[in-house]
Amino acid sequence: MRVLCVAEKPSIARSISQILSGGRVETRPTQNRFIKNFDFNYPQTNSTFTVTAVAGHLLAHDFPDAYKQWSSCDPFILFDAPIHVTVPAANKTIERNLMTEARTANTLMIWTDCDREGENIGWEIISVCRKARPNIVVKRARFSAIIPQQIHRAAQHPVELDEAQANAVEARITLDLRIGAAFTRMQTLTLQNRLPQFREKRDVVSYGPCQFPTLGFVVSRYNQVKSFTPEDFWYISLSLERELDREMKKVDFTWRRGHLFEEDVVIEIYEDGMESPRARVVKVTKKNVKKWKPLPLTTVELQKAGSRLLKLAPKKVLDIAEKLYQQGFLSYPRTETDQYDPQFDFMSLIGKQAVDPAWGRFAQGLQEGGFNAPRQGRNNDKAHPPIHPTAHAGNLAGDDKKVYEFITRRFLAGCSKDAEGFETTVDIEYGREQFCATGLIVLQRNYLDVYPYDKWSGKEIPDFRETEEFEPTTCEIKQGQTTSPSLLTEADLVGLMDKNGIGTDATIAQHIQTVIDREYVIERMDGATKHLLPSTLGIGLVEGYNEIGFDRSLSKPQLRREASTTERSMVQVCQGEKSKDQMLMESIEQYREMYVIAKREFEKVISVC
DNA sequence: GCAAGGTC
Repeated sequence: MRVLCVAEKPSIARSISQILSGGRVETRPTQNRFIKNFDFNYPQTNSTFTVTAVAGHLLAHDFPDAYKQWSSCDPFILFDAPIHVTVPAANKTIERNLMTEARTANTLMIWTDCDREGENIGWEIISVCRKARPNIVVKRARFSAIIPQQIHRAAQHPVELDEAQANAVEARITLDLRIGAAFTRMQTLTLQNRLPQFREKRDVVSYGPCQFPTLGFVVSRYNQVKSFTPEDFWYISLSLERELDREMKKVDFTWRRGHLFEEDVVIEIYEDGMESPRARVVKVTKKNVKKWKPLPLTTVELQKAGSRLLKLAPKKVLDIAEKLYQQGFLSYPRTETDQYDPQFDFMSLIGKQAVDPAWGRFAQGLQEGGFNAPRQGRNNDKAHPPIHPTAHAGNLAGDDKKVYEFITRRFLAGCSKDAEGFETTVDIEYGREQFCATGLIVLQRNYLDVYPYDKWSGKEIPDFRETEEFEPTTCEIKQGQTTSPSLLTEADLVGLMDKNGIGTDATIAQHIQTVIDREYVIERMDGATKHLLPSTLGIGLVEGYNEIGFDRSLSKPQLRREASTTERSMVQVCQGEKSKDQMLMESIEQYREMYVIAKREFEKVISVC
């Protein structure tokens, strides 16, 4: 029996070959420089195995030539135009390898990632292999981590490919293509016809089901900032100077009411309090507190942190992580998982960092008993572990070094202990009003020693006894003003997109880049922080669509959520409740209606310009 | 000249 195994990417093919062969494996090159074929015997199932890989999707979807010319047809018919599925030129060598290998195999075993996209890529692999060997037996290996026990079990107990999931992805692909092409052409051509400056520039005014909600977040925050009017507020500020370690220390007490927006009410309360000029300590609470170490690192968190702490654009961070992964320094950088597998080998990875001049000592400390199992997050994509360093890299420079250092420190911090501190809260009463002050002493820095990105500073306060009374050093009414929210940062935007299911870990950064490239969004430096500001064109597009569609507007995240990732409609396809075609027809119809209205409004607005 | 998803 000869079994052909196909993984989603070369790195997985290599890993599973190593595991299944026990190291006795022969490597054959293919015509594709990235992809190797691995041959070995697998006596557990009396088979000869060949393990190879694709590089993500194998097939491309596009309109036939007759529809490719923008002037060749009304964009509206793209909702119904045929879609050709081809192997693009770049993937021909991969296709050839699969067909050659399939010709002499009895069984095809799909080893793509166990997510929805993986089921679809599996289906693409099957369609190519069947061209060479129509009656090949097809199986699917199901695994949730690249660890020996799981990989052997997957090889020995294969299941069937989940066709409903593969269909759901297929539906999303054609839906996105039709909507993207139709709306993009309509927007661009309408603008070019009416406004000469667009004719000259030949800029594309693209529409995409991920681009527009992304832009929508930027515009929405911009509007909040623009419509903000500051409000005055008043509060009572109370302080006491008291000795601590032979020095006088000022303790600021916070008013329990926070602040109020009516000055006369605050004055009234203040004057009531003045009747008794002494404050009384109601309660002194002392407790041990912890500052939690960071969670295992996902792609989205890496991008947020990279933008916030390292000042690198999310796209840049991901590109660097990808390069370091290729060089063998990092684990796979596209992962949603923030839990480590229980059998994960932390110690040997920590050991590799012990030689580093900056954090080697800390790593040694972990080896010598300081190790604590990392926290468990709530996400597991069942395909990749959290991002971690796989080898020590001593010769990096510039941004590469910054990214590697962050990932390594984050990993070591996660293997350490939470920081420990001691918190004292003093509640007092002054008149009828309550105030409180808090002090903190950091007892054990633990993970903070290797993770300078987190700050936790102690603020000591003098001793207070319950029921004691004192006369405040100052007690006065102070005035303040509410401040406007700030424009979105890239980190904010990554977070919003992630929360709303716009794009995936691997594409969120790309969508942000796209709305910037299209000049819908402008990056603006405010001091050291980069903020995102919508352009006039960006605002115009979003407001225009909001006026047409209101709650189901194209720029709002709901439509995308329903139409692709956590989407209701796709889930129905997945569960077999609806056929792919039925679901597609319903979705297309919805967009067709919006297209007609959008086009009319577009022409109306532009004729006014 | 168009989308979003996977990967190198």
